Amino acid sequence: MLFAQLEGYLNQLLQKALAEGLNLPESIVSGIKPPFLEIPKEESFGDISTSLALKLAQALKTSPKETAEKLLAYLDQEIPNSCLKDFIEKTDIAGAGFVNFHFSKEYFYSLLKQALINAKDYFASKSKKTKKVLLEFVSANPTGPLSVAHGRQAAVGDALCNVLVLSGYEVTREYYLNDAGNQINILGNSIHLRLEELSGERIEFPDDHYQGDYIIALARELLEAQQTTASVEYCKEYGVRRILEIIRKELNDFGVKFDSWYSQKSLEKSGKIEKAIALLKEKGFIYEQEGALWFSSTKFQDDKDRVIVKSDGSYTYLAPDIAYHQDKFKRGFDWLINLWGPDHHGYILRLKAALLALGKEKEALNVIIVQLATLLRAGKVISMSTRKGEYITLRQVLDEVGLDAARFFFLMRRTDSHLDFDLELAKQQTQENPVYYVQYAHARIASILKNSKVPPSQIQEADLSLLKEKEEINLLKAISKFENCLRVAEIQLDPYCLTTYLQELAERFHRFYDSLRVLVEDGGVRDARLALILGCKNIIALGLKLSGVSAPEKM
RNA sequence: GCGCCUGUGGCCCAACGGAUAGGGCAGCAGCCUCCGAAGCUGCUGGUGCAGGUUCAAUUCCUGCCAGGCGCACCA
Repeated sequence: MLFAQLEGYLNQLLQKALAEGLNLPESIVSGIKPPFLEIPKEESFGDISTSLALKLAQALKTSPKETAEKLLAYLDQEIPNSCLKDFIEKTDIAGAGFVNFHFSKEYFYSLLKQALINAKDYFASKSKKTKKVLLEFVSANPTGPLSVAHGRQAAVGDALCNVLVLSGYEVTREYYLNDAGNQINILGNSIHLRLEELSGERIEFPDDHYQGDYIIALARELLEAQQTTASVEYCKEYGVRRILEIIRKELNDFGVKFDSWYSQKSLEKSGKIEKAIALLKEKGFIYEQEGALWFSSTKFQDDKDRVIVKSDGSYTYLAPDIAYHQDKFKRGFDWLINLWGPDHHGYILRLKAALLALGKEKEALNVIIVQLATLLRAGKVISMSTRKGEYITLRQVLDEVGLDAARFFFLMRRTDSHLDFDLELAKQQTQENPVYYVQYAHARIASILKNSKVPPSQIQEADLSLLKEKEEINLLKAISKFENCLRVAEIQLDPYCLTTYLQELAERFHRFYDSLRVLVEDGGVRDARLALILGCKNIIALGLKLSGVSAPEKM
């Protein structure tokens, strides 16, 4: 039985206790709100716990302990007659009036059995979801190499997709390609000017153009290809194509693969933007003022109305974006998740407003703001500006700290929280980086399994009931918590908890390793322990894989 | 001025509104004739300030202080 199922049954039981078991007045019951169950942080308090008695205390005007005792009596009567009987070994009251449930060893053995065979398929098959998810992330403009901020978005987005897939969703990873519009025009101009410069002309390079050396490099490529007289238009297309190649390569080296690249240019050609605006107009959310078309987003909680078509007839960013998101729904996705940088946060409300205006549910779109990863060198902030060409690229970070450390590091803070990344520190502390702690556990286990020379088939058949020592049980419990970690990531739409979980699991393993020998003479105990560490290894490998980090057999 | 994020030991960070606020680094003291010491064990030390809601606040609300980021008919 999965943790989620066990929790579900317990929840039902508590609901029943509320409704009939405790003989409570309706007025009190309706005032008590879920969640009823929580996972205690202290393990002596059991594996799952309810504070229902505390919640009831005031309304009932009795001591929480008294209520807890009544509840306990009810549960002790019901549990032996329910499907929970084999999985809950003990219930007790602790603290101010918590009722704690202790799972049976059999429960943990059964979970280990699953981890031994194929944890991945097990989870996926048990929790098939019907929603089709479109997760859009990175979507950096093809006007320069990827920055560190994009790196964080890529790491978070990819891991989140992995988590959602494992949770049973059908997920598509999409990159919105801004291959049209003002910034692209500036890119074209920038390259063109540099080309003229290389050809010996005196030029004036405007401040709002892209200053980076890569622009000069692109111009030089054109020069070497005898394209000295290339038009601005040609420079533009060439620049977008080449920079996109660089971005794809970088993402690929970073371990992130997109299923779909959605071109803004093709969107503009399709006529979908005009259709979207027409539809909004038809619904009465568009008006004209000062020569521009405005979308009345204030009807949906925005602070002010937004221009959608400028007075010169061109679109603001909002216009194609509305059409783009409408198209996401039309393509059959029913849950949209966008990862955006913090500079877009003010933009969420107006996009949601537009989708509401088009008749969509507001829950159908989740925008996650990925806070900046501030790069430091020896404690000093490196200021970055794409325009000025002053920045450290994702590529440079990758080269300096390595793929595994970079991917893991980007996930180590809550996504909506700032992340400081000191390059010097990251380099110096490579040995102490938590990723190595986790990988080391994996490699250590691999080494023991190899030394044991016990065939996998024999390990699968091991008698798990021989696992009784405290450290063994603790490791079993840590393994069993993987499912909850996944669930938290799914609910919070944030994969960062994977990194904390993996560190916890690795710690439990290292402790187990130090107190008990795996390769003992007693073959039964040996095989049971081999099964335990194999299960642990599988979960570590799965967790690392979800995070985009490798799980080495040797280090 | 408005919005978002963040204030937790010397430093970096955890804690669905719950029980004795956890871990890492640095410091000190220990553990390899034994499956990998990139590991383990022990010690020292903390919720920015002031209110409020609650049986219970690091968590939620209000105000203040401090830091970061963003506020276009740019994308």
